[in-house]
Amino acid sequence: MEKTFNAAEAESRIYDAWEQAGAFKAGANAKRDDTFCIMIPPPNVTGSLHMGHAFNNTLQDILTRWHRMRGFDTLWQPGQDHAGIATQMVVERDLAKEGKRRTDFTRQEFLKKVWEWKQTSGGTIINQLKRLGASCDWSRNAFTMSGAPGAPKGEDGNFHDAVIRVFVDMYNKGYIYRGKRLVNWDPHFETAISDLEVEQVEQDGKMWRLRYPLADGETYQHPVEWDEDGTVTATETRDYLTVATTRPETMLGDTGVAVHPDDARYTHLIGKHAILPLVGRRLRIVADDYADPEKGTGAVKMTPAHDFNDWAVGERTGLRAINVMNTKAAIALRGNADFAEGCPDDDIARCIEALDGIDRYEARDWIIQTAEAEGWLDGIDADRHMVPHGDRSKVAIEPYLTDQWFVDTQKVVQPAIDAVHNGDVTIMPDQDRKVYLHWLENIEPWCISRQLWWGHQIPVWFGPEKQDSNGTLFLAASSSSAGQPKQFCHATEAEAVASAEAYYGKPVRIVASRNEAVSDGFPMDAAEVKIWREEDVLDTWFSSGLWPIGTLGWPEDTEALNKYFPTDVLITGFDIIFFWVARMMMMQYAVVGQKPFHTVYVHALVRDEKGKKMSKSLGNVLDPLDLIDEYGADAVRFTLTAMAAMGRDLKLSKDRIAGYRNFGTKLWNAARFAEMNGAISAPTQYRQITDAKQTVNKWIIGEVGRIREDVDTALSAYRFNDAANALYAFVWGKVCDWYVEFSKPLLMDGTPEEQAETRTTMAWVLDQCLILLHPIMPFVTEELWQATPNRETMLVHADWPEYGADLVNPEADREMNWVISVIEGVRSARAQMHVPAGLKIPMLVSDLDAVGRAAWDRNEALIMKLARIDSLTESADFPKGTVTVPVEGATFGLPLADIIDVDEEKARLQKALAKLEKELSGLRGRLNNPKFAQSAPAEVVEETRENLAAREEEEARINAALARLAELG
RNA sequence: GGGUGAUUAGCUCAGUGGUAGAGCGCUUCGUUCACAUCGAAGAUGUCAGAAGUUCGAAUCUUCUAUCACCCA
Repeated sequence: MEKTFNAAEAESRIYDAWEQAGAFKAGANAKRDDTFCIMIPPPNVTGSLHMGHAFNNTLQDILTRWHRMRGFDTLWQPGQDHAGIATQMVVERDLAKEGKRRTDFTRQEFLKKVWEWKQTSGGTIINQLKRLGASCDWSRNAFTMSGAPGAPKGEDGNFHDAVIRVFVDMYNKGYIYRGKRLVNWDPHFETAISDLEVEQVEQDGKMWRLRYPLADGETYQHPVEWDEDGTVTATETRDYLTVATTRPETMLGDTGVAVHPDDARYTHLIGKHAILPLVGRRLRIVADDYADPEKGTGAVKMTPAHDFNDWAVGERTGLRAINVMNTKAAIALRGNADFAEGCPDDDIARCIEALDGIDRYEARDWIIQTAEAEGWLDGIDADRHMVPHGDRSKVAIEPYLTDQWFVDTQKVVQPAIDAVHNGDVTIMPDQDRKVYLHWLENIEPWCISRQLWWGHQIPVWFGPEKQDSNGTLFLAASSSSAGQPKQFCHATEAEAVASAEAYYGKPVRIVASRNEAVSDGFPMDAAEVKIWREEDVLDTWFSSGLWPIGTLGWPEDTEALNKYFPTDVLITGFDIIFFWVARMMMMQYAVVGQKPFHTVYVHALVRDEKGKKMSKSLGNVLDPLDLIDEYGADAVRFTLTAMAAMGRDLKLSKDRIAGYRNFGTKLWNAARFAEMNGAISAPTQYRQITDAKQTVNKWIIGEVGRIREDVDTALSAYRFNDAANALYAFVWGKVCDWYVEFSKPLLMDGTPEEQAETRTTMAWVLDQCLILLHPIMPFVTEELWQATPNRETMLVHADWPEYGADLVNPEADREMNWVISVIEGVRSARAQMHVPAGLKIPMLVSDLDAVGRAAWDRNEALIMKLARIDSLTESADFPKGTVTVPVEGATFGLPLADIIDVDEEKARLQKALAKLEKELSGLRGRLNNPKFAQSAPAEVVEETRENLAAREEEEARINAALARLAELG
């Protein structure tokens, strides 16, 4: 064997071997009926592996490998989502390099290019996950756009089918509706986005105060002076209202001014009007609690079509909504009937001349300059405020009035809440459970339509409504807020046509667009009715929301669906609790009436070592692939696992990773030692628990039993860090530090029987280490496993052990702990007395009791070797210059007359005594308190008594040693 | 403004009522035949502060301070 594990060379070789053997396929190594299924949180098809993925998938892989080794019928389902905006963005960026735009192509042509991109670049993250060691069943790799029209060969699958059927199902159940609502509009991508895709960004801005003249000669008294109590002492008469705004350009769409109903300054104005400068529109003054008398003048301009709060006020008070922008957030006034209505022609003409087609921010500048020139700019204040931005485009979001599709979340939310309350679904840690519930209990409608080309086109066809008993066909203007066209929602075009023909009672023809359909109206004598399909696509998260059923083959009644659904555990980041977890819960219950999984493990963020979020702009990103190159996948995985304390962010440093790389090397070298001593190649049939006679072997077998239980307990509770830390302490601290050392005298100088027993035990112990470590460190453990000839299976399919603490032999346990304490005591005394490390010295012992004597006799060779002692002599009186080592049941002495410094030895003993006294006073204090004995559990009291007795014995031994020193002066 | 969490060794963090822990770093010693990606020994704590509950509090309760994140 080499001196270290060559991760770079071995990892791909081992991974390929696993794949070739079909080791990760659903059901591989299944030995029982229980199933275990994890759905990967699908990464974006545009994505590449970052630390968050590495963390997330390491935890999933641990659970998957653990269950597979335990014989569960296991499926880790991989896949990617189609990432509507992100993918379209990537492809458009490529086109831009050739000086082309999306709109230079037809929708079909563009989609062909997207698929081409997907086929060449979309598999990046799959290969990266393989480098991490992820044991997904890649033969089942899913994609949220698979099966969509236009998908090229090799993109098999029926996910599209599932998405469409879920939409139709939810539509038919009344959970989905279309409506003209204010939505978050991204002017860059020219699509609606959901409120979750909006980021609030704090920005320095301005607050402009504008004067809106009162109509019809109205005035009010505006306070200008106050006394110390705040009582108004002077007012002035004003014939205008001052309103403040951070977005002056929206004034073009103002339709009212709101004041608080109790604001005495304005009550007489309610129902009266102000005149909108520039436009000349009459603005109704309305009363609404939204207007805060304390803020500014207490009067607020109302733009229902361009502000969410104003929209709500408009709904309550009946204000018109006037859209004054186009989809690029430029001002759109020409031909805008809503805008012109009721306004003087001159004003309208001037606005169109100056502002039509102008970007919103240029329009703002022009309006402010004009206001200043014309005297209706009251003032400008600096203001820092939140501005909504698109999380992809990074441009300011525009509240925008359009027709969109919504999931009526109120109707589907309850089962998702109940399931968590009643324990059907566990979300851990608890803080994330609270976040989940809080969000669902205050759920808002979910806007699911996107004005994109890449995505699942909504399966709804529109046509005119039958108006009256005569069957007159009527279609409301698309800009009108009243009335929707007739909708035919079906999974296929044929069904939609059939349904429409039944409705109209005449043949139906599908045309490309609404414009084509309405070109010559809907004459009663027409031979056919023209219908057209909704152009919008569905939010990517809508398709991700049905990931559990969609990947398993629903709506078909597949074997996989029957076997693995509901799935078991979902492991995901806290950042997509709303985006994904909550929506999966709602949708699975809405569509199939079952929970998607029984447990959700939410993990935190991976940060840099200073606790900063990793970001490209800060340049503090650690690339998991670089780390794997440098330290190996096992080290990266172990690090993430050891740091995965629930609910806490991980601060990742390279030192830590190097430390766990060293751990792998340690394990490697223990195996190398075993190989050199004939323990690795011990015949397979002997690699089992030996009927050990040697205390050392009995002891380590018991320790293996303990660690197996600890690891299973930890993993069962999703305490990944406990599992990793326990294994680290066991393998390094117990096996390598002690057992390997203890074995040396037996392997090198033992009888043939002792040698054989120890070889077999060591082989077994190392096998158990490999098995238990494999879920966390799959590569190095598999490599070591296969270093043994004639294995029946690869380690990935080895049986997970079921023994436990029943393997512990209490006598052996006690004895080895005693041996360790003797060795540590001697080593410590030697080091502090500056005895040269290599020097072998004699040792004395007094007060050796029967148990101690038996323990010594059985373990003399290894104590003498490890403590570097060359003889033991019983001696009631230690000679002058003896260093004392007190242990339970004996006092050992190192006669070091030539070397010892009496003062130093005295200081050493006194320090030990001081520490002991502190513990003793605590123990005595507790036992002397009568309430302790009364209230504390009996075993605690007993434990305390025993502890006190042991400490008192040690105290006596140290005091005796000090007395001897004192005699010597 | 609302919510959720955090504060323990120089650093990063475990630790859900019973003797304060780990890794890294640091100090001293050591190239003895698994491993210097190593071994041995060692130093380091008002468990943020205050009050309370309890025989007993890092742990439970309340308040204060500071920090972080999420939602408005």
